[in-house]
Amino acid sequence: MSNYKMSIEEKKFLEKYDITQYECPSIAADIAIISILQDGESENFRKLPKKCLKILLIKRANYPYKDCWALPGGFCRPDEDVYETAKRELLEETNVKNAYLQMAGIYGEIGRDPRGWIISNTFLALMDGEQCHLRAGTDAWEARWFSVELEKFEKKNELDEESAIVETEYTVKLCNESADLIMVAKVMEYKEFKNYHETIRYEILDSDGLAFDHAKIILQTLLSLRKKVENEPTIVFDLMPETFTLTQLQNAFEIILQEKLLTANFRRKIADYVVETEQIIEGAGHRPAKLFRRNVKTFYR
Amino acid sequence: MSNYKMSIEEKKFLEKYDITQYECPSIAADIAIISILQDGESENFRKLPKKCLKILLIKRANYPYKDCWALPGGFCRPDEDVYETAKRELLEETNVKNAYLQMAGIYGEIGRDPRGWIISNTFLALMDGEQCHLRAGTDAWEARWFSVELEKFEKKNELDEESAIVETEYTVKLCNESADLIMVAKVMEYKEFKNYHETIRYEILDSDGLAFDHAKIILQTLLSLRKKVENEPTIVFDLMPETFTLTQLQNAFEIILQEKLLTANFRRKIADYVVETEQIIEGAGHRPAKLFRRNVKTFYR
DNA sequence: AAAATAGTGTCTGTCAGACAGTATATC
DNA sequence: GATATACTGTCTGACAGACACTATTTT
Repeated sequence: MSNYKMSIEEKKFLEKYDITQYECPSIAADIAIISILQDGESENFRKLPKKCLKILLIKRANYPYKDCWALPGGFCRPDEDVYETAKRELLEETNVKNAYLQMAGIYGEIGRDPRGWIISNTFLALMDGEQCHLRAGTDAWEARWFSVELEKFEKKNELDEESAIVETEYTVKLCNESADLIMVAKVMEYKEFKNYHETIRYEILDSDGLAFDHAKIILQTLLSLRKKVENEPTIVFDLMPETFTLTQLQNAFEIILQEKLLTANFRRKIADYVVETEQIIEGAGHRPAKLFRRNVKTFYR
Repeated sequence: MSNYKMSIEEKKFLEKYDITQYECPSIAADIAIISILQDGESENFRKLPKKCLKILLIKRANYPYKDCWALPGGFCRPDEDVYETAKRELLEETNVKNAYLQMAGIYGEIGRDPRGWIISNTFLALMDGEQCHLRAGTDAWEARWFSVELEKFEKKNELDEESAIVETEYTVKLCNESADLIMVAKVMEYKEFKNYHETIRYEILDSDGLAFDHAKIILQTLLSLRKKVENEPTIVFDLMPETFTLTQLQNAFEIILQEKLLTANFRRKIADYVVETEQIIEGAGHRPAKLFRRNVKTFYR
């Protein structure tokens, strides 16, 4: 681009070129903002607070899907990159400047938004939930953290010699902090192997109180989060504060991967990524834990 | 979506809603179509043909970037999903119905297209190059396979205690089959670690004969291809024909990962994914190889 | 026989998983 | 001392890397 020179002919072409003659869609950036936060009060002073995966949702004040819950997001303006839109929205909603923010998917199915042709570019954001200061609620504005859990039920597995369809029913359980609002969405996954190639398709069975196709987006983004953590474990640190105990870090991994890890093995695995600090967690009814921080040098090769 | 009922009030809102009041971008789907093909003739009857990574490029017949080479692609129509656009374009260009086709990135930088606000959703396609029948060339149409090679040069590595920038200069070498057209593009990668989060940015230094920001797109897509293969090795099979020798398969891995693999280890690793056939490759000046096919059952868990 | 590729057996060191055991705060 | 968590040492088996060796075809 930098060393591209236009001819006079090309300039003339561009002057005549009328881009408005083509029909075009509005572009939205919707963000799955994920963090790990305490889930209710600890029932016992001795026990550590129970944490779980949280996602930020916003109650829609306007049609369509008025009063439904949706991913935070907004429309892309002509003077910004979609990535900038996402960054701006993230800042507006959470007041957090620094977070993991990566593209996750494109949702452009026709009819997905009753207002017309609107394509959603979705993002995954990971942040330390404690850093987040939600925009205050008003009559027209309400943002809440929802705990989120996935359940999986593999339904069928038909196959002949060279092809197969694997149907999986996913249940996405969302629950707000006061536990008075619970949404249970159901989404089917169709994984098809045919002609030596794989295709995946998702279909919403039940959106419950979720707006648009956001049940699908939430599911797919959470599944991609797990894969990302398996392939690039360091992104879990994006969910952590500046200092943390190793148990907290292990919990974060366990919550995302949905499996118990053995402490000794876990610590060996992440040893290079952390540095011990002088500090110690105090006040718990048990042996206090050392606080660690990231060993930044190991985060790039 | 399925069980969403509209109120009368909502219907009224939607009737009044005028989406055309907002400025909106055109959406393009551009595809990096990758395959592995023979590179020139074998110089010796005994030796196996040398294969290399190829990418399909199209010579632009119109402004802007007339006579430059670009990724195949096209605009998204109001009646289709972006994914369908990509699929349609792929079929039009190559006449291949079955290929690996996955979203790769979004490019929406302002000024990336002199015609106006055009956002490109990019895709990665992997196919058996032998299956591909390129649309015939005309005065206004030319599509060619280009061999593609990456070179990497890590320039700096500045860092203080908690932050760092890693600057890497990438050279993308593209060469057509008759070796009379060589393009050498240069793209910088800026990997920044700051405030405990990583951000990556790319900047084109020299596009050579490539249109738009396609040098950047090609680089990023190739880098993501390598990562994908490391995390999910089975996608390499999408580049293979129905039957293949294990040496051909190993070559495919070596070409993508840019490293020599040890045969014995490689074969152990992929043993579960393949099944021996009765067939044998004949006519080479050396011991003939058995032909294998995919063991489809192992491609899903 | 020479050339070139096809294909196998085995040693070794590393590392993940499992588990047992020790340490240390608060109440 | 009871409770609950913090933290470490070591055994085991799986597996990736390295390398040597054998096999088989055509010219």
